[in-house]
Amino acid sequence: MRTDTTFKRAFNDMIDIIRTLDLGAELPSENALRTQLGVSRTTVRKVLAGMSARGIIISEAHKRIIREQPRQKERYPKEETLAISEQVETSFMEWMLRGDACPGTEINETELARKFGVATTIVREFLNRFQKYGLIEKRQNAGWVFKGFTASFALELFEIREMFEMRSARLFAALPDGSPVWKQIQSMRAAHLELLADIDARFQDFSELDSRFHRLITAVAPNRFIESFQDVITMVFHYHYQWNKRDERARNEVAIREHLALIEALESRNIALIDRACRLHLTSARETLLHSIA
Amino acid sequence: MRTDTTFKRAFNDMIDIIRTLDLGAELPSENALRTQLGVSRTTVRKVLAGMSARGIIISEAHKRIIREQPRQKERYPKEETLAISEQVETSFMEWMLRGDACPGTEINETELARKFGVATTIVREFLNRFQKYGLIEKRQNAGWVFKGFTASFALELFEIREMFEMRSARLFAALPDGSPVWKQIQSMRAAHLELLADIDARFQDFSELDSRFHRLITAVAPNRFIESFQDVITMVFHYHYQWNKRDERARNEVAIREHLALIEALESRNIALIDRACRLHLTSARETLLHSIA
DNA sequence: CCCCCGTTTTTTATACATAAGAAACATATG
DNA sequence: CATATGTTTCTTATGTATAAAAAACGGGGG
Repeated sequence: MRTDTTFKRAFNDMIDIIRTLDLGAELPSENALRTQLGVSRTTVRKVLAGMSARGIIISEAHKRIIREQPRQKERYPKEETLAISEQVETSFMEWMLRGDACPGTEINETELARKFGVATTIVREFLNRFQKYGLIEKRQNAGWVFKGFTASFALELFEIREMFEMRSARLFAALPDGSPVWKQIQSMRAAHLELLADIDARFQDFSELDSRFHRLITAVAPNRFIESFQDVITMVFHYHYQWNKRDERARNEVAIREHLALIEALESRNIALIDRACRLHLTSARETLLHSIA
Repeated sequence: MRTDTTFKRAFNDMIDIIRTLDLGAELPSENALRTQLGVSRTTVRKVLAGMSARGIIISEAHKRIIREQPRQKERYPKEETLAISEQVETSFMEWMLRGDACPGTEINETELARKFGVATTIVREFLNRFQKYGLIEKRQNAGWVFKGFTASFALELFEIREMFEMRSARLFAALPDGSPVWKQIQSMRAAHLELLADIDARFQDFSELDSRFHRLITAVAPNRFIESFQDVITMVFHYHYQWNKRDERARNEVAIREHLALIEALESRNIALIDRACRLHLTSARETLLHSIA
């Protein structure tokens, strides 16, 4: 039935918490741990029980003492901390991007469930959520059709992305001098420069920075539809480039420089400059994506 | 388990088909009927069997003859032709718009399932699909939160809508003279004028015309994300105004005139005019919606 | 009272079951 | 042999079951 991934993740996190404390120290209250771990008290208690059973802590009347530091090998492996629905996501992306699927392929819920070793319910739920990415389509009383990770997908994606990012960049520039975002953009610049300095070793960290950068700009004037669209972009870059490592270092370096140019433009408050920097970056990102699809 | 709504809908449709034929006439082949009814042959055969059982048709060796005209009372009632998932949609919208739900209300899958008299699976599936409308949000391992049909929802919605429609209108105007859309826009104008002439009696037909009009403009340069967003708009107008009939006639009349102005602007190919007509219409639509929410 | 912990109740995540519907296969008929 | 019907198999839509997780309840101690 339901898997205990929440417990296992919390257990691993608890190990990290205990390691920050000294032997013999008293653990925080269940409620405090609940907040720290981001789970319910029920799960906290289950974790504490597990820790007790392993002799890591001792439960005395109304308090719990650390008896022994947990070792790293007591951690649950990463896979066991992923909810089935998350595993399905990964499996599906792999299926899709490995090229098992060409445009027009029919997707069969039952078959996928078998292939992934999960219940059909979960596959179905996943497909329903995944629909918003525009890569699959449902047909009445029949399965789904995979529309393909094609050039037209990329073009349509970037058409929207351009509208949204230009809009946000302009609104961003219109913010008053006193706004805290100018500090955030400063530290964003610093992060970019840092990464650039060490690009050979850390080029893979760019993907996360990229996402953060674009979300910062967007967050200025929140719009739920734009935020939801960001998920699409994040998904595309996260998964697509996991299967397409060609020129990754060079690609990311170019993008970093474009970000820096955009940051400068933003700080200049000059709309024309901003538009140009923004469009330049998006055009280049689009070409890169198109190139890697072909 | 699965309901036989597909069969019942097909049965009703078959009645309509038979009524266009004469007594004693031979029915088309199963395959032909399959296409006409838009269902599988399995369902066609089930419908035919039902018609036989009722004495409406007689199955002779390899042909089926109409023996008796079916009466309207043999139709299955409308409710029985709606899949459970569709019923859930209606129930949920009613729950939402009747005001049982204020912003921040927690949505409980189990409770909704009980209230609507369906399985939790279906409610869950519905909520997953409904998420894209931006009115609800999921919380990890807990239920959903209803964010509310609020002014900020309307504002965010219209911000996107404006971007998309302006974009489409501009692309529309750039089409060559020979394009068939100019004819379509002509007949669109005719439809508007017709409706306007008979506005007192037919003002409720506007909603559908509105949707068609906006889809026509959008369809010029297809973009799956824009199309998907149209669904959001359609949903909002379809359901929201079902519970908000205030000033409906006047509202629709104004909108028709605005559409006519936009049509004229489009035909002029003058970008400035188009922009103005488009923005005017959207502003007025937005104000109307905001007004009805408050 | 307010927070803490033990206990009970409720809800969610996931699996499984099955009738309705679609699709594939087989056979007949012109 | 092409098309129509009869039959079998596979898939989807929807219900039910249950362990895990969350939330609610309740009694004590500061």
